[in-house]
Amino acid sequence: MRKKTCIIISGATAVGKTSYGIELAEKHRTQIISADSRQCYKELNIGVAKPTSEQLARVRHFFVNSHSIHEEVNTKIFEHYALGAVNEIFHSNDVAIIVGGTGLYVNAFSHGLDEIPQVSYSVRKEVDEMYRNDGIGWLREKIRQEDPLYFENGEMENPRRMLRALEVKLETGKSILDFHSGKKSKRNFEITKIKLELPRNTLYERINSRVDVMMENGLLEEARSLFQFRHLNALQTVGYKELFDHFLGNTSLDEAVSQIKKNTRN
RNA sequence: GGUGCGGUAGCUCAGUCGGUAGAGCAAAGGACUGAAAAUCCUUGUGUCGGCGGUUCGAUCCCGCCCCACACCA
Repeated sequence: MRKKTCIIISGATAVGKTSYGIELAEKHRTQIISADSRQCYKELNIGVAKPTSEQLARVRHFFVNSHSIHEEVNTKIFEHYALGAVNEIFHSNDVAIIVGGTGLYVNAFSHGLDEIPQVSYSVRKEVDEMYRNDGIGWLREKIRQEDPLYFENGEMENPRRMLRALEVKLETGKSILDFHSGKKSKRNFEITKIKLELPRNTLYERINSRVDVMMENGLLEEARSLFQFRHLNALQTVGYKELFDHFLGNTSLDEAVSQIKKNTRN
């Protein structure tokens, strides 16, 4: 039996990963797994630059329209999902195509994440609430007491990571750093990486016109219909959050659109 | 034409009781093992509108000029 291979396509937003991936998939007569943390949501369409319905009809895409904004999606969930999908593809193909987007997701797929027990909803909620009320000072002090290892060695200016460290410690009694083995999971398939690149100017022009086309296609209306869900993690998304800001009266529409262009560059 | 208020980093502005200046945003680079389109870190020389004057020394005080905005004619 031939060795199975995953071809991973990566590159900046708007370099052309989607269409290149489809070409490649058709050439190999195989299917695609998207590794994009936003295209998986079926409620998000115009703003996340999904493959068109025509493209989706040509090649099957896993992790596109596969989840709802009301579900929790995270790196671990993606890892399991993608490994399942790749298995399914290898059932009838020797090659699978991964089209990147979210670097951490691609990493998790290639090397795996260390197993850390699921943090319960109540712990996460408690930690979040305390942080929201009492701020980073409280977080620092709490970590100093609870997780000296992280306090000494972790990122102590980054609330997101600190929250993660704290919730893991409270849930498991172990420091998140103790879970980090530094070992990469071995996959039972080969990985080939292709990185697409374009000159910066070209890329920026493509981003600008892509955003203009999104607006012509009705991004404003789509965002308006999702406004009520703006607190969901899935809506902390470039192309939507800037328009929410506009709906709230904080920016003009023109400002919002140029913010979208700017933020898409990152 | 008169009066007022301004002209300082790519943008918005702060400041220097006279000793050549600093925030936010942008930009660039970087970190990151379950929120990653998230979060965080690092990086600031710019004729301080122009020309003169006063002064050891002017971006700051004085004079003239140019430009912008507002109001009055």
